[in-house]
Amino acid sequence: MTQQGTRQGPGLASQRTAPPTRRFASVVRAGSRVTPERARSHNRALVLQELYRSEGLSRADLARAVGLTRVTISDLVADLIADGLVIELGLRSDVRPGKPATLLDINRTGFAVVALDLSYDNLFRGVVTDLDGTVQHRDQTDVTGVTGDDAVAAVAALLDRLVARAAAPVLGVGVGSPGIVDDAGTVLSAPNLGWADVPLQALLAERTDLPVVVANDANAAALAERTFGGGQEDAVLIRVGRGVGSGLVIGGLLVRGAHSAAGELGHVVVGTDGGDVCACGKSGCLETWLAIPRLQARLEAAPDAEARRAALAAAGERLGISLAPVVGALNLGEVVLSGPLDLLDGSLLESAAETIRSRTMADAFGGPAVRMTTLGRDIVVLGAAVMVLTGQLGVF
Amino acid sequence: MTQQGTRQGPGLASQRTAPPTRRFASVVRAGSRVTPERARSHNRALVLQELYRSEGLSRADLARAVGLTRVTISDLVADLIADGLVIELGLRSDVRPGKPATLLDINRTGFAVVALDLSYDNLFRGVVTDLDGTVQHRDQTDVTGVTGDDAVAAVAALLDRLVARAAAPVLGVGVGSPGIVDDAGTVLSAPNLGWADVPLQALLAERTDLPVVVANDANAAALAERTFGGGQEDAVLIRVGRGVGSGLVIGGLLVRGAHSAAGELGHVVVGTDGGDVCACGKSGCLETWLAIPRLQARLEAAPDAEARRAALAAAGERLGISLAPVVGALNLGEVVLSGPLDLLDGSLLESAAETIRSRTMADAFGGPAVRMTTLGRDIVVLGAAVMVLTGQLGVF
DNA sequence: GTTCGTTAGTAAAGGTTACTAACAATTAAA
DNA sequence: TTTAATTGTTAGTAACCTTTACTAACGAAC
Repeated sequence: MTQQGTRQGPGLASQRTAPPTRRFASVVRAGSRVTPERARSHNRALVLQELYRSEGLSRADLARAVGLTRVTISDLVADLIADGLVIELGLRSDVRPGKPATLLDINRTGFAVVALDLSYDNLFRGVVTDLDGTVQHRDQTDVTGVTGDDAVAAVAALLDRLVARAAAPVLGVGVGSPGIVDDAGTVLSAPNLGWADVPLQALLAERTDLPVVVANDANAAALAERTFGGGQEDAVLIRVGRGVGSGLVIGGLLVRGAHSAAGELGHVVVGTDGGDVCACGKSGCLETWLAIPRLQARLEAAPDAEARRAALAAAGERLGISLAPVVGALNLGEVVLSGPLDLLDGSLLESAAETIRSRTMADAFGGPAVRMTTLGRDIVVLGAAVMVLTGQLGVF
Repeated sequence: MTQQGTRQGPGLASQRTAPPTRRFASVVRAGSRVTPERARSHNRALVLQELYRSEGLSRADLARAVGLTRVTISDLVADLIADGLVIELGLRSDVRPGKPATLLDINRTGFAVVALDLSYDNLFRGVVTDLDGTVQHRDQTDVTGVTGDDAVAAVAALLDRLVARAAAPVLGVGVGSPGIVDDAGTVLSAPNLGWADVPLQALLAERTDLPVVVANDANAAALAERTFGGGQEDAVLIRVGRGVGSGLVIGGLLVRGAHSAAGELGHVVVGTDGGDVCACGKSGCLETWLAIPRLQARLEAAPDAEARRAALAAAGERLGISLAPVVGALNLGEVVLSGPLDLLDGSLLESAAETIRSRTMADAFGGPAVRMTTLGRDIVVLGAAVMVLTGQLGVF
């Protein structure tokens, strides 16, 4: 063989034998064989997703958007109509040549989702929504001093009442719970509710005979922000309340973590200059700077408005300090805060944003957007509803 | 309808109309319709992946592992054998009833991968490997003072030499480059090489007429650790050299970031007590504590062994401080270091591990494992090879 | 040595899926 | 009126995986 040195062109060695003709672009997760049936339900989910995002599409529109042929789309749509998930809206009234299209939409009020938020102080809240996330009914129950099995019973009772009030078949139940929740919906640890290894998903699924999904409240909130709040594909949601939690969305997918504990940011120590002692035993945890009770105490101790502003700014700075490495390492595009507007939305948020920018590499895009959620107090129940939609319809 | 109140059992409302019979577990990415052909290549990739991980499997073993029938597996294997990707090893010699199995394996030496590492000081390194990542040939080229187009030419020349030396058809080319690299393999920014918006992937693909993948060096290293180094599904790899970079693997997948800049941890400010001025203009960046030149300068300035140990421990502590929020937020199972063993593997690593543990919530699993990589200096080229295997075979 | 049970791999038939090709229906524009 | 464009359906085809049934090969028990 001749010496090629730095000669241009492909090396001869690679041409002695023909390389395999086919290329495999798909990266595959273990145990995920694709049968024709699975492929079909995947394509069904694609159609639903497209309809979910933009109502008023025709079968031909769907074919163009999804990439399947009109014939296949017609077949899939017929299935979906038969299942009651899709409805025909009538003919399109456009002025253009050709046969007028029949517009379709998801049957948005044809099914209901029941969603619960267990993360409030002494209160369980729940809603019934349609497939759009529009709240159709609310309910709540006081759980002051209620823990352990009694708290589980309170969840079940609230859930029963909500399911009874649903005006359409219930697609499933979503629950946002405080604490650490594993993939199977078992609450591994929720100190405030006195829960340890409570198989909430299994308990509620057996009781209601409905699909049930359980996840951490801040994680659910992150999903809600992604789906209903216009959140980016790479974002973190910080939930400030009695404690501090967070949910991370990376590449559009929720991060669960090695031990299902992703988002547990409240007990990470911030800075290198000490800080207050935390309930967890360490000093200077993010919670000691940012949790609402601590923040309110500082505000009450402040002599004047300027001191109050400084206290909020200091809390925001601490948040920024702890988020900067996360934003940098993950190259997040967005940081969203959820919690009391009067405390968070102002100098606290501004200070957090400025701190993050000054401590990370200001890339060509000017650092991440830092903002409040627009979803308000419903963010967790909406996230719980998203989990149901994702699990049952493949929509997200 | 009767009032249900807190009565047990499923609400009647949900039973008025039958819910849709089918459930859709699959969550779907936009634009990813599944045709039968795509399903087939997905299943092919599954078979390859299973063979890749554990050699010496029979068709029947594959059927059990993948979940497809023996018939389908036989058909897929016949395809793979025809393509030269799989070979028969002969009969299994076990002592057990039944017809002896014909063992299969990936044709590990039947194809070659060419991989480059552009992240060294004044040096481009490259290797030819087989499908196992076993290095079969090495080459390198000095690039002291070479930047811009000349550096691109040096890459191309090295690549040509390597391709010419490959003893089997080249499956593809992987490149680990310093700087920020986007999805298309364009190096958006690599100051040390004087590169900005260099379409390296396109340039090399056109020149060699081979599949080319380009990614950031630390990101590639993270993939190598995951595939060849026994890395966990949720881990971060820290690469310490002239600068400090990192690569994150979440749920087994590499994180790319909102602007393809995931892993840029070197210029995140650490702590709240100032620090040295960095080349980027800020003070107290992780690089000012951890980059090898800075570390060596501190060691030379140290009067005795104890002071040198303290300097290393201080650097490790800074690493731990900046990683703690990342480990906490993502619930990482593992932190892996890559770089000079004599500096990193000792009090620096121990100090980093201890700092991370003391600053995050010590969960029931005792915090993340913190260790050195076992892949040594080849980690980036191996990661580049993994990218090729992933892209061309769906193996990872 | 024969029979039985087990395992590996192949062959044929069948059902599902999505595709191409062709066509009817409908409307705007020439 | 004719032409072009668009929608949605029907009919037929190719690809895929499955079920069922088969042969081959082996160990164990009698």
